[in-house]
Amino acid sequence: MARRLTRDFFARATVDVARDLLGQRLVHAVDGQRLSGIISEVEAYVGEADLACHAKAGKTARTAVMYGPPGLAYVYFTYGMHWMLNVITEREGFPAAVLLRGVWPEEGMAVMRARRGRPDRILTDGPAKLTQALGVDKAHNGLDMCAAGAQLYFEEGPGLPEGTTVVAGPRVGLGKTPEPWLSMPWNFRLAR
DNA sequence: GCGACGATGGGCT
DNA sequence: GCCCATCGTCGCA
Repeated sequence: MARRLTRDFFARATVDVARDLLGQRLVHAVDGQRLSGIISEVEAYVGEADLACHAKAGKTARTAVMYGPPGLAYVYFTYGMHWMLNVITEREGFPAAVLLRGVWPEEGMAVMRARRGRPDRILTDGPAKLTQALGVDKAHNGLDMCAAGAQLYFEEGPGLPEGTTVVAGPRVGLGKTPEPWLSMPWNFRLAR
């Protein structure tokens, strides 16, 4: 049984946590059924000063979880139909998180196919696709992904698969976010 | 293969 | 009333 990532992993600079999450495994285990994938794309959102971060407007009912301790799940709803999964980083009181934007599916493919109803190559290659495939929604908002009994958590993965490299680039979908935040290279992904 | 756009609802001004 | 940390479909090449 692989080791779970512990709270100290997330209690670090958000950009470092983001990069280090690549190659680790995201797991949702329900009733003994493991759904999992190797993390292939992430993004860092760092504090109220980061104008792309939801916490830019301060602490509200929606963003309260971002001010909690590292290791919590921050799940929010957007575009009228999509759930996004983030994990809180740094320290309690400082709002920062890593958005999970893509995984390479491993375990539970049959369930993921049934939930997505789409070809395998686009099962989990987007932030809303992976929450749909893994069955993550508002019920997971605020849950501790580092707690002993957590059903949604991270495991030590294989690291960077042979022949892959890490590519850093601007974050996706930020719309009218002003510079320099619009172009900060805080999106990290695995590429061949 | 690729660009345009509609769906759809909560959060904030 | 406007803005989304998006996805799927459609039209056209």
